[in-house]
Amino acid sequence: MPELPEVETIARNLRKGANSAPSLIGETIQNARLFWARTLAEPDEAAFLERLPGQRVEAISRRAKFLVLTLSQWALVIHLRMSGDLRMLHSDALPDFHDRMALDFCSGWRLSFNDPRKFGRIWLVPDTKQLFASLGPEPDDPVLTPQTFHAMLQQKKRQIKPLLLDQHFIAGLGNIYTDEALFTAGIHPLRTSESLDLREAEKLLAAIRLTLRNGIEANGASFDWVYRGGSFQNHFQVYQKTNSPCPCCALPIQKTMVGQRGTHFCPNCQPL
DNA sequence: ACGAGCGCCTGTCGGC
DNA sequence: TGCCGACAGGCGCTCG
Repeated sequence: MPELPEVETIARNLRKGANSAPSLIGETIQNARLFWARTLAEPDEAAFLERLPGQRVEAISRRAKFLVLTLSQWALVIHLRMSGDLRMLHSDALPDFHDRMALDFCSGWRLSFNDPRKFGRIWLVPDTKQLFASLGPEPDDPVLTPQTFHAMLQQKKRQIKPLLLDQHFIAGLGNIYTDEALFTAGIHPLRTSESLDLREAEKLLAAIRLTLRNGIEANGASFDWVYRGGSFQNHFQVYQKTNSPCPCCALPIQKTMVGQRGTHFCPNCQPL
């Protein structure tokens, strides 16, 4: 499900409280439960369940598509992968069939990690340094100037779409926002990274930032049965718009596979 | 260094 | 109606 804007929205909602639930900041964990062992990446189950009770949530943040709960002594890091979701519920709510992990707080609230496809992962680590060591820059990092971005693209010789999806290159983009940003920049998903000139690199960087900003403003994108509350799906220009008229030239949007991912683009506005 | 293929999982949808 | 394959917002691995 979630790309940068969806994870950012979840982080903000947990921080400020949403849907009658309070802010998680300052809440103390009473009890932790794990329902699907492979959801836990680190440490082992016994240590995980033993370390969490008594920990207080000090801060909530996001890095790439990771959600970070900074606890008194540990960092609880959650990646939602394809179908993960976090829900604040009253402690007496019945567990959902797809709940993989739950934290019960002293206040009577519960944070449930719900994940039908079981791809999501959770880490409890002393700090996030190692886990995040190989991540690329956040798209809004001011160190990313058009010049540095262009130089990064020049260094690689890869198809532009799989490169943008590579979290080691730039962090936070997924399939939706990549297709949308490439369309906005007028760049074909199969262009090679080193073929982009400075002007195109600048246009792409601006398109990435604009697309993500619009996504966050819309609280992310919601469709199918996963992730609720966002409205960015109403602003898709190409994603899931196969055969619809291009918003720019009215020719039909095409869908192909690029790097094993469904890829939507306008062959006229994004020439190869 | 890169791309393709596959594994991890469950659910939904379209075609026959 | 029922079955079967394709596909889905992610990512890590192996192989050529």
